[in-house]
Amino acid sequence: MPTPQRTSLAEIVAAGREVLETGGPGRVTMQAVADRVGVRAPSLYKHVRDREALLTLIAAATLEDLRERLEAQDSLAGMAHAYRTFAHERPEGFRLLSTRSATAEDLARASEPVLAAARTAVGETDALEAARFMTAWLTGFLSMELAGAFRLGGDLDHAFAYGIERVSAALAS
Amino acid sequence: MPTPQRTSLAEIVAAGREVLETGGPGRVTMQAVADRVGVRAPSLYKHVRDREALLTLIAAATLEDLRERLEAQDSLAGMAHAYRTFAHERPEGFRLLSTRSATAEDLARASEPVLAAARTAVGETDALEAARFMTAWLTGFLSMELAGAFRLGGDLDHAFAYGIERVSAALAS
DNA sequence: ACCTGAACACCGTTCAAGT
DNA sequence: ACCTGAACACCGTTCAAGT
Repeated sequence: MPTPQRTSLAEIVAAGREVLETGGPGRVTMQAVADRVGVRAPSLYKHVRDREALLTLIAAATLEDLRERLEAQDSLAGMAHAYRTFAHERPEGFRLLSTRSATAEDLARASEPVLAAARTAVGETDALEAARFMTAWLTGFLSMELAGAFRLGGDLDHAFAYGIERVSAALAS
Repeated sequence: MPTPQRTSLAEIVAAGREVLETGGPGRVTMQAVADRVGVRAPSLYKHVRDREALLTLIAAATLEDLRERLEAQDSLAGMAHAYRTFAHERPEGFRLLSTRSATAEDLARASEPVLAAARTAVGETDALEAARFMTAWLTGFLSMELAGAFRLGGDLDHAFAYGIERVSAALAS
């Protein structure tokens, strides 16, 4: 007689994301996640290979959420702001994205909105380079902001706006 | 009769950096570091508060090395290349810098060379914003390159050169 | 003053046994 | 088929005892 399924992969990943956002990656233990979904730690291994795989799934789910946000934008400036809002709302998830590499497929999917905006901004030929330039500045700015690496004074909102303007200028020239 | 000191903080940090670069942060255990300096794990606690503090010291030492490299450059382009070379030589140490925040003092010290180059490039008034813009793009590019996030084709050396050129254009306009 | 073995709490993971 | 308790290896950390 099969035991009824008491949890699911989706529930486990969702629980992992909550734990991550509340306490950082160190708190994402199999124990903590199991507690949250109401099973014992060993049961998780029926749904996920190991802790490493769980963190990768959490990163993938986070990237998909980010992609949805970006998709709702059409300008590069709008995307930059959506990106930053997302990073502020889910700092731990956002940070996790820099640590774990996505599959080529997820990466391509998530890049699509930025590439589309880059195409309309600079044309087909330079779209990839432009999207990379923009994304590099953006992720750099946000990771430094989240890490508290901007402590030499000045207003960060202003620095962000300045950056967007400079990126636009760079791509236009 | 005091036991002779069998290791030192400097030796411990150096050992930690070696372990980090060979096996990533997960391998930096008190056991592994103690083995490498030739003492038992509990002895490390006479020199460093805990593993957390050791990783912070490793990050600080890495930042200081990076600063020395930057100091030897005078143009923003030269610094960008020195930055990238450093990231390629010590990927784990470089990645650790994004994770752990430096003290305000170390941060200010390490920012000085970039600020100086920015001053000569755009003048006193915009130097801070320009240095931030440049550093954000640079750290973003390198962290994405190290994470393998640039997999949509194209040559990375070329993308890097393109980025430097765009940053220069953005700051000049 | 620093080093050590022993001990403790905690964590990831495996596995045989339950339903 | 999934869940569980028990068990194991490993890790960070503390501490009393050694020199």
